Amino acid sequence: MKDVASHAGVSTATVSRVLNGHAAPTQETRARVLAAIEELGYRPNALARSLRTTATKTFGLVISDLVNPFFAEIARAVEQEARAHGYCVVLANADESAEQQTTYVRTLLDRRVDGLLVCPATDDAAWMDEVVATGLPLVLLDRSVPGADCPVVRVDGAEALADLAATLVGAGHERVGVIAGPSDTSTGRERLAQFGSALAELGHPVHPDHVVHGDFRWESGKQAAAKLMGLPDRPTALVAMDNLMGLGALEQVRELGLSVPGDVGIAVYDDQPWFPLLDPPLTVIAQPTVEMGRAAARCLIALIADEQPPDVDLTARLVKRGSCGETGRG
Amino acid sequence: MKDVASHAGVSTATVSRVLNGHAAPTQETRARVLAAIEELGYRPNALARSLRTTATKTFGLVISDLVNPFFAEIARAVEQEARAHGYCVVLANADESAEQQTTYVRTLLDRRVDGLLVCPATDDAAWMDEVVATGLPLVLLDRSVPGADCPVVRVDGAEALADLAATLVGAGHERVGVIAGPSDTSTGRERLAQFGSALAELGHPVHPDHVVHGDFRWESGKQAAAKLMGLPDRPTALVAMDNLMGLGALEQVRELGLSVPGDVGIAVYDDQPWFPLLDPPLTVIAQPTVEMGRAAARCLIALIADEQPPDVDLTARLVKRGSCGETGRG
DNA sequence: TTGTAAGCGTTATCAG
DNA sequence: CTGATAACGCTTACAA
Repeated sequence: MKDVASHAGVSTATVSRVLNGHAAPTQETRARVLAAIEELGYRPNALARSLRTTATKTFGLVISDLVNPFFAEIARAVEQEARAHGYCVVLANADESAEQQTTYVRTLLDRRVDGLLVCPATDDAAWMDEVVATGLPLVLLDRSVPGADCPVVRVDGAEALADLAATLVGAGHERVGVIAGPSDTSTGRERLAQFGSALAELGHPVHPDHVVHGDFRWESGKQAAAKLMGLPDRPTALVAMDNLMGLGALEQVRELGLSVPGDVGIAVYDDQPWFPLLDPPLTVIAQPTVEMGRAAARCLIALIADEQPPDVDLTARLVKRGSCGETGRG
Repeated sequence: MKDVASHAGVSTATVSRVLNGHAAPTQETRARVLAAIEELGYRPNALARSLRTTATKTFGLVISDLVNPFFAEIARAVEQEARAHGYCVVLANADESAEQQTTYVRTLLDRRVDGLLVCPATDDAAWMDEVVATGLPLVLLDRSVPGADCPVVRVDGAEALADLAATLVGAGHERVGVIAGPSDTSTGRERLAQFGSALAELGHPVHPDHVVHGDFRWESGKQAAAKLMGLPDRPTALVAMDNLMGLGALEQVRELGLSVPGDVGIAVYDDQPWFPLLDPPLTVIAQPTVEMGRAAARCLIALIADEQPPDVDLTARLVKRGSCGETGRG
């Protein structure tokens, strides 16, 4: 920067002013400075700038699992919205681990990001205290945690789950097995509770033995399906509460040589562009991932602008594709 | 930091020494400092530290498309390996756009990352000059660019493509349609060339009309398939040179009411855990994504350590699952 | 309109 | 072993 200044015959202060689009400098000096910058190929040091201004124009995004396409879509949407507002996104992948999440949150705090977007791995909110202590704007995404007081962007699946319950019952399913998420996540608990009560209301309560908790990943879904289908009074349909567990369940069912939906129906939470191409096309509960990411980013931007954005509640919806036998029987 | 210093009755220099694990401080002063840090909940400012040390302990990773699961897997692997070596990864998503890629590279340079990992969106290497000018360690991943002189981590698919060609011919396919990648990407060109020459050697050269270029994304694959299947002398098999285009092609073929592999065979480049669950299970060329990511990160670390790491060449392999009719006919 | 100078939170050099 | 002190590269009153 000193080089640029001397090259243009001005002070560093003027260079800085040109760089930051201040009104002060003359057209003429501005041109000289710009020319010098061009000639020297100068690029400002964002570190030094941030140290001085205490703003990094960066968001930290901590997601639970990057290879889960649901979160990948969210990440992309967050990043697009952030960029549209001049922010850059540092993405951290917690891999569904609470400790790793804490580590990352700390790293991001140390780097002085301007705001934090977190999809909490578990209910354990120890990491939140540190964030709150620094007063850093924070938005929770997808999952909430018990005593948190910060904006939350989530999706309400109650209605969709009720629709699914009705569809299953309508298709003649007597016993529905549920592959639920971890009970120390809000989505794990809520989806199970909402679906359970919807089925109960229809007179087909879920049998306690027909509920297995997984960890939102493929392998756990596969094992859960194995367990459920090994039961003497096995379910006639399986509902997995996230896409990875659903795929694991489908794989297991196939390995058992069962046909879907003939021998057993399957429905899963989350949709993917290629789900219609599966054998069979899966009936799903679709979440508005792009809207989630965008809303969360906007929420954080509002928070940074000292506004008080409300929670965002989006709605999931049922997409029937026949994997529960609903076309044939319902 | 000043607070910590006065709390512990030492100077900031000593606090710094404790923080950085210098040998100097006494056990006793060290303990006092640590206690003060704990009590005040002090966290060092990574920005200031980096400004002083000119090291950020951060890699920049620019990928072509985050929602392409192939790249998501790579990103995850890079991040794991980097973390194991004490580096943090800033992920930027170019969305297959050259301009966006340039923007991001610049942003990362400005933030003074310690090294850059790039999956180039196109052959256009204008962005590289800026990187080279700064002398920043750079590693290319998945795709190479013409005159680049920096380590490249790539996958050799020649053998797998030859296997695929033989399999297709063996299954009785007379006319193979190719949905290739953009010809301004190394992978787009190479895969087409290698596959083409393999088929030619077997006496079944690809007809020029049977080659359509896409952009490595779903929609382009779908359109390419529509075009190819609309031909009077349409192909008996379609080979898509990446997973997204392959899925698009499969969707199109299904919409046309064609059966796979009965009416048309399909094979795609890239594998995914759920490909066996598709209808039909797809025959693919699988790339070692995790190894790619890890190797690239290691390569960058070596470069930073002033070593001269060689290029890394991994190998893809054919996985037959029957979508080309190879079980029935081959 | 422009320049001077202080300071952002660290680390590193040099005395003590 | 420890403490002043000078950078690191930038922004921003304040003065001119």
